[in-house]
Amino acid sequence: MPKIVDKELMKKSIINAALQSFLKYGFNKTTMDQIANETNIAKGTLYLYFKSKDVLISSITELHFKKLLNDLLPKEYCQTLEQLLEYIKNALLINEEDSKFIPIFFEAFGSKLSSDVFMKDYKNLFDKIGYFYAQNFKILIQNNQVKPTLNTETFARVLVSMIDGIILHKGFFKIEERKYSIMVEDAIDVFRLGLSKV
Amino acid sequence: MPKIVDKELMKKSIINAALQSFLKYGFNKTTMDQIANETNIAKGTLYLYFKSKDVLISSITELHFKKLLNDLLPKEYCQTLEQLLEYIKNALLINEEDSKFIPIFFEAFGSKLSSDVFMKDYKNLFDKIGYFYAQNFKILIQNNQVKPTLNTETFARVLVSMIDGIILHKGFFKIEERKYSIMVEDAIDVFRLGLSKV
Amino acid sequence: MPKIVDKELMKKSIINAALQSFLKYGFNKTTMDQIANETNIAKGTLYLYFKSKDVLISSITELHFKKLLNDLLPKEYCQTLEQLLEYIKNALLINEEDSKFIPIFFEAFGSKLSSDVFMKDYKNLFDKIGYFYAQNFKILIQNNQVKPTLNTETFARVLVSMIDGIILHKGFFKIEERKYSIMVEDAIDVFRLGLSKV
Amino acid sequence: MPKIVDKELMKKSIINAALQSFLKYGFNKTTMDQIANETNIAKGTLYLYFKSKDVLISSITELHFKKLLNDLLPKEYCQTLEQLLEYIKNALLINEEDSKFIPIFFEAFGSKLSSDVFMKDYKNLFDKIGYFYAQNFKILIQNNQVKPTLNTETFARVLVSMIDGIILHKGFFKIEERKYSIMVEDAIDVFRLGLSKV
DNA sequence: GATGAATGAGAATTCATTCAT
DNA sequence: TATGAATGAATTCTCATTCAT
Repeated sequence: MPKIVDKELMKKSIINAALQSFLKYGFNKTTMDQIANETNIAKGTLYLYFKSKDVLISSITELHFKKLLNDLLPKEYCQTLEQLLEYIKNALLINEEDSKFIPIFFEAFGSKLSSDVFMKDYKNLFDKIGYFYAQNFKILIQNNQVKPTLNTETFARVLVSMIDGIILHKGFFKIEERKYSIMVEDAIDVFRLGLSKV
Repeated sequence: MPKIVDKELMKKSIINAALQSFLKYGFNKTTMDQIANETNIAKGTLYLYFKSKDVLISSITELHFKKLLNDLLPKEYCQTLEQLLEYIKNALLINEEDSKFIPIFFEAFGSKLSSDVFMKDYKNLFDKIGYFYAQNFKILIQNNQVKPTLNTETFARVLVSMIDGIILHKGFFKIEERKYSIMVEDAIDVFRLGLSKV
Repeated sequence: MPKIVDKELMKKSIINAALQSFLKYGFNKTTMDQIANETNIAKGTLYLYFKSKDVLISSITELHFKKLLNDLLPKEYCQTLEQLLEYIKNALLINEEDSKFIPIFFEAFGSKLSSDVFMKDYKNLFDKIGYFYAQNFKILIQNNQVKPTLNTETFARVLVSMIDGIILHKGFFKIEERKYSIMVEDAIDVFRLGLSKV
Repeated sequence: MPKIVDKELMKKSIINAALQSFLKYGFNKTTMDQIANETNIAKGTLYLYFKSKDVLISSITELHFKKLLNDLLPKEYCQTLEQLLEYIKNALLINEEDSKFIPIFFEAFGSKLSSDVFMKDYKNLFDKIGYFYAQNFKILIQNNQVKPTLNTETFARVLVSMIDGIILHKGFFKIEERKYSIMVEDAIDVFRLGLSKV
């Protein structure tokens, strides 16, 4: 009988160690040796769990994007504008941890971003979120919650960009918590006024 | 007698060649060899103009941020909300080209982003823009153009993030021109309603 | 109580799997993992039967050379030239399978061929065959079957080289069966004429 | 002006150093580091001249096969049997140096030998030589030098295999010069008798 | 005996930078 | 100034072998 190992746990340990190193030194500056050391395993073992550095960063990315999708996408359509705004607000507030990952993502995939194959995945992610918001806006119009003149589709897409921009700036520029929460309130206020009927 | 060379012109050629390669292959995948070839000079010559790859990307970055600052920052304070909105709109429409540079920036500096010394420069850039908008909002409040309850400083900062997010998504996800211009209109509308007095 | 296993059978399974992989991917490209997988045993088990990859290939080689020796070496001295030629002919025709092993042998032992200790084994093999033929030639001379001027020893050795060359080319270059059998006839004819008394 | 270097000379130095190491330690055991050291250049420089270890061994192989072709292929058709035999004899005697390369070739390309693309090159080489001999045999038949019943094509091909076998055994088994030269004579004698009219 | 997870020495290759001409 | 050959540190990935269970 071989050593009994919780493979998922090991993967998590590695991902954790890798993430810490990536955050500290950047993706390119972090070597597989470092990650192995940080995880307290041999380099060969590392490759047992992730076939390459690419696979490793891709796995981490996938996890983060899943989480992002989960955070940005309400489970069901909101019936009132306030509900939706509340949801957006939470999305904006939640992501301390995740927002720090964004620069790593760009560093790792920067050179592939132009590759359509690759980018499509992420375009789809935001399009999906945009689509959801667009549908929700239609419902909110029916519910008399939002001005009927709204271009549901395009506004939803621009809203997603704005949200992403805010999260991104937070991650990059380490905006302090206090100031950031007011910024979020301000953003929500503008969205409310911009969307409300009359 | 030294050869007579327009140093600045040469630098521009190099920057241009480098930028094209960075856009095409990413920062890390682009080698100094490639850049030299593309510029039609020898590798040694390249190093006469830019002491290192780091210096080169930093120079390019500086240029781009200067341009960005120029695009996003009105020359003088706007006296009406509509003027300001017009300005923002133009900023959003102008920057097709520049937005493509952002991933390169992230890729190149990703590993240094944690370095506060480094990041401060870029944080400052956006803070500066934010500061300008904040001041302008104060003027617009005085001019009775904007609701007096606005948190000028924080809103200015979040506005900058949103603008950046929109530009970025355009650059990344190649949103089609038609759709994008409507998105811009939508964004402006929301800003207008969100800022207007009652 | 230990599991009851037919050790020899297991060894044969492993050798078989290894050989298939070696033939398909070459010796160096074939990993111990692959061999274990192909044999449907765990890698650790593989090492219970063969202490190392070297031991494994050596075992296989030994088997093949034994077989080769068997094929090339008549059981007893031939009393007529025709008998000997018949024997050579059969040797040339039999060895389709074995000739494919030769490149593997070279690939595996290439780096050790200079080691005299190692090479001696295989040199001896051919010398042994050569020696047998030499002895047989002496008998055939006595029997008035072969011209008495023959340098029995050297000719025997060159004959072995030629036979080996023919087998080898067949294995390597996949000479078609039809053509090959004529080639064999041609070779035998030349040997006959070259050896016959006047 | 950069350093002035005779590139071809450098390539030759590298090939020489590589060949020495390959002969001494085998292809796989020889590292690019070793070759660089042996050539007294840095590893990076080595890669300036040969893009990979594969390219290096391929270049060496090509050189050797060219030489082999040159050695085995008469410049023009021989008009008498003795001329042809003389030619074959020389081919067999020349190749002290080259024959040592054969095991290296097998070690390096062993795993690709089954690949039809690869093997075709070498099959063609020997087929070419075979074709030449076949044509020459036809001429020799017309010239009344060789028995007219000879299967020119198949015999030519088997002759090539035999020659290759002899050269190969010499390279592998380090047959001593004295003995080898007698073996060559023996082989030539057999060929003469086997081919001669009556 | 059997398993397969863990190990880590090694190897090939890259590329920013230097430097002799 | 300009050149491009030379450098060698650094990095990813492989795989035979070991070993805890």
